[in-house]
Amino acid sequence: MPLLVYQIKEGKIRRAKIEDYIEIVSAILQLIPEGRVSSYGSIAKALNVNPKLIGKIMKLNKHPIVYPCHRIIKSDGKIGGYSGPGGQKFKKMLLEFEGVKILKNDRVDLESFIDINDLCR
DNA sequence: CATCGAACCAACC
DNA sequence: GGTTGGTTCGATG
Repeated sequence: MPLLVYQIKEGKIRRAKIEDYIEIVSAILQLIPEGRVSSYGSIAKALNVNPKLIGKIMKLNKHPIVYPCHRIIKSDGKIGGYSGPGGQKFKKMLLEFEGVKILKNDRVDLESFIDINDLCR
């Protein structure tokens, strides 16, 4: 079942919109330190939504730089996409710069993964 | 290992 | 109402 986030605005209750998800996801991103990464699926599981939705949220995000969406990669360790300037290449550079080790097969070491559910105590 | 297809849900057209 | 994601997972070669 989907996450039922409702927001009260102007005296009415409405279903969560993409902006609400963006707000939640960006809050989650704050919890991932430099040099660590997490995955779309991990966030999706924590929010109980489809992972593709997380990808969409990332893309819709308007501040790709200040919003550390580059720390989110695929669950198999591959870099994943990046809609900001520079694309995947730039994302990879950012990660390496932050100290994430990327193996020869272009995958991130699973050791640097953080499970979002582990952050919820 | 690489590739395939179905899953899911809000946006967008 | 149908298509589309910065994906995933299991099945299959």
